[in-house]
Amino acid sequence: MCPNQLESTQDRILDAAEELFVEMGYSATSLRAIAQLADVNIAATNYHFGSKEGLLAAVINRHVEPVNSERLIRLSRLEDSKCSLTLRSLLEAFFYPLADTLPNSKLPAVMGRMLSEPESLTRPIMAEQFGEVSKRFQTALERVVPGLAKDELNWRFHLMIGSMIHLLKFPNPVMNEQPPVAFKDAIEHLITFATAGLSQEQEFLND
Amino acid sequence: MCPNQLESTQDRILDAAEELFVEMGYSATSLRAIAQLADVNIAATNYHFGSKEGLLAAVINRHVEPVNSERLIRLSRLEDSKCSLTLRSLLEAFFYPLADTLPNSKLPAVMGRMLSEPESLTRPIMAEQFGEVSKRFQTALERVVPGLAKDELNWRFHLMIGSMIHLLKFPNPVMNEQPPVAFKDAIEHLITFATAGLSQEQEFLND
DNA sequence: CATGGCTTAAAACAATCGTTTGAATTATTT
DNA sequence: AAATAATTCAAACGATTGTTTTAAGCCATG
Repeated sequence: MCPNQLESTQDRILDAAEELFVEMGYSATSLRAIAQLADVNIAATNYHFGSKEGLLAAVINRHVEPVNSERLIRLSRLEDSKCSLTLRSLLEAFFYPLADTLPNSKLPAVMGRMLSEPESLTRPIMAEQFGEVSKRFQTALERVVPGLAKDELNWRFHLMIGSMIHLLKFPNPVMNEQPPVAFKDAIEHLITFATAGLSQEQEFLND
Repeated sequence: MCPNQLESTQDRILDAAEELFVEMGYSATSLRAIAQLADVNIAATNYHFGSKEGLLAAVINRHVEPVNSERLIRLSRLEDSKCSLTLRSLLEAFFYPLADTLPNSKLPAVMGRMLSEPESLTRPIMAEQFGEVSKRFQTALERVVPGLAKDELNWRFHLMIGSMIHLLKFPNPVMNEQPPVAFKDAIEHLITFATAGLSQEQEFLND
């Protein structure tokens, strides 16, 4: 299959593409730059992925698919369990799959950049899978924060997703310690932050 | 100056540029498309802004400058006041300037998209101004959430910025009511959410 | 009216874009 | 080993990119 290369042509293209997509964005990355970095012919990308957009979809799905699958698995496990559902356990089921990859995984950077591209590009690719995940988790959330109006819950879920995307793009607080923190730790902070935001009483706080 | 046009050439270019940047992103937008939408010659953009990157900087600064100025003004006013500083008043000083523009302002969409472009593009433009704002507000925050370790505060500020950027890009919770909500209302939800997240006790919650 | 500085115009610059072609090569199957 | 399929290759396709050039137009002050 791949005699003197460790990876198949398709995988080398995917690796090169995601590296350049993360660094420069989708539109600013040329297929020639990808081919050069992957050490393949220019025509190889169109041969294997049909088009540049097809390559983008492949780059996205390689990461998104396993994450969303794992999310649904954990959610089902929680719902089937006899233990009472808690907000924190729900958020763990939602966020931990992001960190359950190899420690040096490119997943956070890739997903963060992809979720920051113009919606016209990535929305059709993402929506298909994330639609179900989002709906099932929001439904489950309604049960663990019963005092909250449905509208209010939508807002807070929305804001939580924003924190998540930002954390994917920048796993460290800006202008902070240089040695990159383990992404798992970053996720812990996100869960703490979101738990507080989501469980906040509806009639609030002047302080 | 501008005989039969309501706006000057530069303003028409800026308007067209920000509209297309928001819709397609910076790299996917061509200067020719901008010139056509603005009804100006192709050479006009380079004449007035030097380069495509110069145009990008102008688009960004037109919105960012007044917002950050207003933030610092409000913060100083708070600090000079005899009343005790509260977390909520600080966050209001930080977020309200985003909504204190004309109700149909493009500011949220423009800033949201710009803050989502690859850092290599926008970072040098943004950093200059936002560095001071970020530092001064974080310092002030330390005083109103005294129980929090500085590291922890950095994390939560970081996550709050993520929610803000996401809200700028999508002022409505996704798959929600179609008639776009006033951005001012969205900001209120952000403040509530962030207040809870920031004031959360350090030793927390299993629920 | 004439002068000079600012602005706009049409046209072309070299470079790069995504994609396609058709032959050469490699791998798999008969 | 022969035949078929799958992959890689160099080369070129037409279209579009940001930018520059050079000349024409404008509008003020002398």
